[in-house]
Amino acid sequence: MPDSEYRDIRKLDLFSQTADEHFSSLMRGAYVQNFPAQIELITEGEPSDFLHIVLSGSVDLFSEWNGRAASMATVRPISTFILAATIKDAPYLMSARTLEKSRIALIPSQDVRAVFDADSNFARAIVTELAQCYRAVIKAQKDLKLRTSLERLANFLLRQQRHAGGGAAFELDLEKRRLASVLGMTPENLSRAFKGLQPYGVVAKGSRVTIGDQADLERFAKPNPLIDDFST
Amino acid sequence: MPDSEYRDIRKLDLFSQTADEHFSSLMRGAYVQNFPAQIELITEGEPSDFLHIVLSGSVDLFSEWNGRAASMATVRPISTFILAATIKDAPYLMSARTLEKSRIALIPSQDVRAVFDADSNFARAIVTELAQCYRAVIKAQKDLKLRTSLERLANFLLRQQRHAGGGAAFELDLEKRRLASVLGMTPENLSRAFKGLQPYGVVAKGSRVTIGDQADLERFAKPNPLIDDFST
DNA sequence: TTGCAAGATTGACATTTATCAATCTAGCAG
DNA sequence: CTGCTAGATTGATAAATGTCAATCTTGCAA
Repeated sequence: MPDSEYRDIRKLDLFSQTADEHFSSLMRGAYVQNFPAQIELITEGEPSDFLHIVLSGSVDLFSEWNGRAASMATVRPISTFILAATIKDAPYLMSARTLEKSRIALIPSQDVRAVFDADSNFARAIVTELAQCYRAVIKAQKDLKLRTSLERLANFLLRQQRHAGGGAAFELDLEKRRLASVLGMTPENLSRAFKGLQPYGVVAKGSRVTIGDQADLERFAKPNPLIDDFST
Repeated sequence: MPDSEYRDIRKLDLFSQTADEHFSSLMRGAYVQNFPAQIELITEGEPSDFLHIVLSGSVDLFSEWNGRAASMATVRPISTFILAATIKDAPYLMSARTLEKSRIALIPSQDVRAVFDADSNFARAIVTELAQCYRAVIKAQKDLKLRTSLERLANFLLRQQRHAGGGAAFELDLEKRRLASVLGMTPENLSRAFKGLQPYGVVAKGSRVTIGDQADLERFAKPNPLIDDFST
């Protein structure tokens, strides 16, 4: 593994307090691989053999049931995924596929559990990470259960805007079909939802979105930190 | 605190491996209180001052936004809730109210975080608990995003049946209006959903449900351990 | 036992969302 | 530059879900 990647992983909250010895032992067993776009990295139901870390590119976590599929989340560098399954030694609940050419580090789950038992700093870091993930899913669930699709889109746009720096115009960083699935609707309805936000000053041209009247959109969307603030 | 309750809490997975000294210190700062039904124990957005443990009775975790409300989960004895907020020292994401007369233990969050730092067995137990909670929410989200309301009800009934011992007839252990909210629908639609399951042999008389043709209902519901099995 | 009140159900209707088929559009390979 | 193709959009329609008002139960208190 190149030194720069080693250092990048080392800097993750999850590993920053881990003893050198334990971190090295994790990295010794790990391997890093480049994947092309649209490769299924893991399949739900399979045993969780590896903790995955996205070093570059991006990964879609999704799930299928009875012929239907839904995107659950997007993982971007540098962060891990499938931590809970690794810790519990339980089957993956979600599948993962690369959205683009991606570089992924794989750490054998066994090693993660061993270091988890040996290094209490690492164990504590995992708690923090899991608590964060848990709260993120709760927020997503509130978004789904308390809001209409139009409201979900409006709040998504406000979050995306903030993430992009806060300017009135910004780019959507995912395909609309996948955005639709993330928001729990069909691509057709997403198109209509964009139209439904025009009265609030939202203009979408391809993947470029412009928010004409910030205050008006916020008045409609009613963003709430207990749903929309991913940092707490 | 009565000895029997002390021992019950001690037996929780969360505390069973904790050093005596640390467990006692947690219990010294804790207090136990009886609450009548329909009391709001915590309100979302407030700082997480206490880790709560339901000793008897039951508690509804719910959330509100823009005048709408949704039940997120029910907590039954003996288990904890709001663990993630306590660990992260972050605001509650959900409110909690007693569904019936309930006995609740309250442990100051500060103490939990202190013991978490001092006792790595406790920290490990928290990881396991959080991973479990995380996976439970992911399953709930898959249920919501991949299934229609009729399918959610059918699978809920199969889970409830199994939980009640597996017999063809069993009791719903919650009000229908709350079941509706848990399943993400209105009470009116829940009524219609019960009717919609009649062709599969489901009969509901008050809170008593009978499954006439098990195989037929399962053929429709297509239960899946990656969504419906709460133990993994 | 009676009557009340809260929850449950029903019907009528409105709204939202999904589905299907038909374009449209933008990016890219040749 | 042209044509192709995947994704996006649109329109028409169907299905699912929500809303509102009116009943119907049922458990409980007087």
